[in-house]
Amino acid sequence: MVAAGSDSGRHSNILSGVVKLSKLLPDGRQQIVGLQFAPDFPGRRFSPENTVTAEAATNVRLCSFPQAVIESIATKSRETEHRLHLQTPRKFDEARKWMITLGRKKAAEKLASFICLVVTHQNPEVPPGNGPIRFELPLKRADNADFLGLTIETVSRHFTKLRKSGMIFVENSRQITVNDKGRLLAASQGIA
Amino acid sequence: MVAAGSDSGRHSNILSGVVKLSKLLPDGRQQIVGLQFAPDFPGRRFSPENTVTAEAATNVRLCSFPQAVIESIATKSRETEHRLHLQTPRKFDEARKWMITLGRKKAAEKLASFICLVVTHQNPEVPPGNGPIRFELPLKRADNADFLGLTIETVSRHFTKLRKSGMIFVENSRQITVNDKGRLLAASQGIA
DNA sequence: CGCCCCTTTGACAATTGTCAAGACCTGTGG
DNA sequence: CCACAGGTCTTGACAATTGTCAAAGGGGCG
Repeated sequence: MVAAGSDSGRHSNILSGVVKLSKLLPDGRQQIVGLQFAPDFPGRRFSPENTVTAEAATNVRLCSFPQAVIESIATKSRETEHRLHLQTPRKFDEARKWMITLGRKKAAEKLASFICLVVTHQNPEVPPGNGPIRFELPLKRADNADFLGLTIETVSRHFTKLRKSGMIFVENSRQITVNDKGRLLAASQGIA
Repeated sequence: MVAAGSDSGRHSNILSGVVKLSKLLPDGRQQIVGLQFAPDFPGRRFSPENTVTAEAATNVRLCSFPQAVIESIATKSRETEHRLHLQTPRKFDEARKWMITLGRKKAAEKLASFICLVVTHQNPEVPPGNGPIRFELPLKRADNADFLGLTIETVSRHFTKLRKSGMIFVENSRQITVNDKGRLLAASQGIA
């Protein structure tokens, strides 16, 4: 686990690993507001005084270079500027989608939502109803809790419930197998 | 209160009033993911399949024109395109800021956060510690609840608590007076 | 082996949701 | 002017969910 400061003068590609972006309350409560999976392009070109903290959730390999390089390319190539700008709306949609998870879902649904999110990121092609999928959770329980707006204990309990209900297999508390992605997706929306 | 469909082929300026953007779960649970205050510029130029519903929260006056007009202006004027693109990151930051409210704050803090948000939008210039501010809440309790991820009853109860604690005055359940914006801001973060 | 961190589980407390009843406010029609 | 109807808001009693505190289990690494 690598700590990362606010290296805001530079830009980086994530070559491998997962970076978490979080916000803090004065008393220490924390909320993860976004995850950057490889090969995402983190960093923002605008809104300078946005207080998010970037931190590695797993081992991360970065390819980093100065902000100025991007700016100069963007200025010269309108096509590049366009592509950079398209990044933000996509993240924006993800954020709004997550808001309903944070505000309206129960703990069990939140957890299912998170697992679905990870599965989808790591197996983009596999459709629901395609047999078991085995993969590694990139976050430990504490980060899980911070992403879902819950406590470690609640997360852990609902992992156990999902396991006992047969929706998932748990090997290592990180190594998960989703038996039926369709069923999990339904559970993430409170259907049955 | 005017119902508004997904008029996605057009763009509109909000001349007055407030528009709420919400997301729905299959079983009817709802989360408001953003508010558009006059004179905001609603609508999105990208990410076509983003399922948010726009609905008027108050009486709203719009000035609307076809999407194509904007696109053509944006294509011709790089400056305009730039300005349009700057809109999204700002909303994005608001969304992320709201995520910590939804995920980590208690009901009382959520409510204080919401009132602060409205005060700030309607009196952009007034700094904290500048005497009482009187204004109208643009949302009814039900919308309030959908914005904060709570129930109507919880919202109502905490309104009462805020009133009894002297932080706010309530005339009409819509006409509010904030006695000390600084104190409310502190309450919105769980300080004291 | 022992230490440290992470995870799980239990008992209990606090917060929020649910259901239900009544108050309030506003516009309409007698 | 008053009564009524409809929606909105408040309040109470109780239930469900989640958080807090505490203890114990498991795995990796020196």
